[in-house]
Amino acid sequence: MTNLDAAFSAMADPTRRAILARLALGEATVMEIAKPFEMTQPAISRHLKVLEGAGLIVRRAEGTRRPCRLAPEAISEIDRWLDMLRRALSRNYDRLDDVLAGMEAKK
Amino acid sequence: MTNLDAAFSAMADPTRRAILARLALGEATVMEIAKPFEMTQPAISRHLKVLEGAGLIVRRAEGTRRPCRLAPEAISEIDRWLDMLRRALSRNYDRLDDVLAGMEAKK
DNA sequence: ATGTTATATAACAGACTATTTATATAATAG
DNA sequence: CTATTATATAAATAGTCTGTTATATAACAT
Repeated sequence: MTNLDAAFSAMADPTRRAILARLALGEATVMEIAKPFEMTQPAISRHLKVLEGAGLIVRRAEGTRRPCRLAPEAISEIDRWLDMLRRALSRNYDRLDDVLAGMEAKK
Repeated sequence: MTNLDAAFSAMADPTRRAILARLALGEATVMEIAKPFEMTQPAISRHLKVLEGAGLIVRRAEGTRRPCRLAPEAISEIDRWLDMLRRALSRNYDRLDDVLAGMEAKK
C-alpha cells in the first residue's frame, strides 16, 4: 500500500474526516475525540490507528493519555497528486477557452 | 454516502488513480484505458463506474465507444475539504513559529 | 442477416473493513 | 496494594470491494 492509498482511504470514512476536523481545532485525547460519536471507544481507537498509519495524525504519550494532533506533513503527498489533476483540468479548460475564443473570432 | 466519501474512496485505489492519470492526458475509450492494465475489461468497466459515480469522470456515447474524460468539477469538493486541513496545519505552524520566536526573544 | 468489436451486467469467490463485546495493559489516585 | 481511568488488542460477525468468468447488448462491417 502506498501512502496515497492509505491517505485517501483513511479520508474516505466520514468518522475519520470528522476526527480530522476535530483535530483541526487542536490536540485532543482519545476520550475527548470519542465523546461526540455514537460509537465505542475501541472503534475510535481503530480509526485513530488508521489515521496514524496514513500519516495524517501523530500521537504522543502523556501519562495514561495519548493526545493526538494533525501531522504536519499530512496532506502534502495528496496535494502533489491533486495538483497533477488540477493542472490537467486547467489545461482542458484553457483548450476550451481557445475553442470558445475561436468561435467568437469567427462571428 | 456523501460526495466526499465517494471521491476519496474512488481515489484510494491505485488502478483508479492510474486511470485518472491516463485521462489527465486526454479523453480515452474504455478499451484504450484497459489496455495497459493486467486486468480484464469488466474490471476496468467497474472502476470507471466508480469514478463516474464519484463525479471524477464523465462519459459520452460515440457509436459503440464510450469515451471518458476528467470531470471539470472533479476535485473541487475535495479541495475545499483539504483547505480546511491546510489552514489548520498552517495555524499550528504559525503557533509553533510564535513559540520559537518567543524562545529566541528570551535568549 | 452474420460475425465482430466495444462495453455492460450478473453471479460468485476471496480479501478487506467497521463494529461490537470482552479483555488486557498501564498509569494514577486513594 | 487496589480500584479506577485511559487506551489497546482480540475474536467474532456483518457488510463491502475487487476481481474473475460467463453472458448480454448494441453498433458496425460485410
